[in-house]
Amino acid sequence: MSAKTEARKAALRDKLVAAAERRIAEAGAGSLRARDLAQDAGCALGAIYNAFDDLNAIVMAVNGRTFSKLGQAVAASFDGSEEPVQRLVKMSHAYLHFASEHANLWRALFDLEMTADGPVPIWYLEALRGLFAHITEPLAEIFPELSRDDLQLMTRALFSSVHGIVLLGLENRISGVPADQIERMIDLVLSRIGNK
Amino acid sequence: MSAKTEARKAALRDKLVAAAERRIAEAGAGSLRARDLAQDAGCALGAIYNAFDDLNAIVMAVNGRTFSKLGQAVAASFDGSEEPVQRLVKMSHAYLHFASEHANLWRALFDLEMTADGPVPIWYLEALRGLFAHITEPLAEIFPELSRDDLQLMTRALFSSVHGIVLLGLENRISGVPADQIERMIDLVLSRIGNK
DNA sequence: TTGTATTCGTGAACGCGGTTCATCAGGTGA
DNA sequence: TCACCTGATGAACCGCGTTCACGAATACAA
Repeated sequence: MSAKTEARKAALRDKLVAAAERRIAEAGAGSLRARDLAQDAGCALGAIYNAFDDLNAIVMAVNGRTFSKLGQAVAASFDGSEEPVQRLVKMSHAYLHFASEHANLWRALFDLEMTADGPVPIWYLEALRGLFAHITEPLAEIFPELSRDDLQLMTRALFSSVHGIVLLGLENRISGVPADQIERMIDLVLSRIGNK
Repeated sequence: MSAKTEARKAALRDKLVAAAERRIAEAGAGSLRARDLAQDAGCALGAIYNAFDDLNAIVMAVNGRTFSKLGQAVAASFDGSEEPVQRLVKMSHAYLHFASEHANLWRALFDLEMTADGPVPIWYLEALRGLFAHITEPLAEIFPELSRDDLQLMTRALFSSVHGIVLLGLENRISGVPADQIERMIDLVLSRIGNK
């Protein structure tokens, strides 16, 4: 495969991912249609399957971008000068706001994992590890007495807790709650965690 | 519509729900097939749509049964003599074990709400309210200083936290963790919550 | 440059699955 | 007994992801 062909393929990939990102953000990953994507990208239906294995792979590519933006948003939410609990609060709020502003893209991050059967891509686990690292750091300050294993467990537990609060909070058909109330829920839990 | 006809319709509904429950428990709500259900229930494909509006309605019926069983499992997990924090721990463990043992049925409870667009049925919100009531009670003992509103918020926050821990914990492609580790994560968070 | 071989793009066609509908059978009332 | 109606039936419809045979384009050797 020549370099020109390769470049064209890459360009098509980009167009497809960009179109998919727009459509997912707009209507959710569940209503992504191969024919719509082909039209958006100005290519034939079959060309999609030349650039990607299947639609799933495109969603995964979008997820990669989303995860990267999410990581940036969380990392930008603190400056390192805060008290550890305060830093957890800031990160959690950043997580909430990202999820709230990019609800469909954020949901696609977790929706897909449930349905797909293949192994999780490495970059996905790496991104998760990156998020976890941000959490572990302040936790280690708050709980110097915890073992290494318990610290890892606490990290996952805290991430999962905030994730759950955001997930159900944004899901207004289950327990829908205004955004500032969700923030308050996070604060309630984190402040209890921080009080020794 | 005669009484006999009505009875037949009800019988078909029961057979369909039973078959759907079996198939969802086995393979998840996502791989439920109308044609399979018709075969299981010994009826024609079209008969399904006489008994139910669509497949979604059948899944909702199954969810009703699941929710009821979940409520029983949680309610049976404590006897009222425990310290409040201990009661929260017992309920959370019951929640975890139910979710773990009936993973596909439990997931269907929340999967469907994300995709469906109609309003949530009343019984669903009632069931949720019932679960919340179990949580609010010990919380009121632990935090007598909280306002009524904050107590409600804390209730939802705690439920969501445990839900999140269970959700991501069971999702081994995201952060998969053995069941006893999940239990420990719940304990870590709840014990911190309980410590004033 | 020209001819050939290989690769790529194309969109019609396939298979699957939910839902509908024309048709039929079985029950109901006169 | 017969006309009527209601509920069951499954073939057909439609949308959608994915494939594939074919024709165009490109790469390469002479």
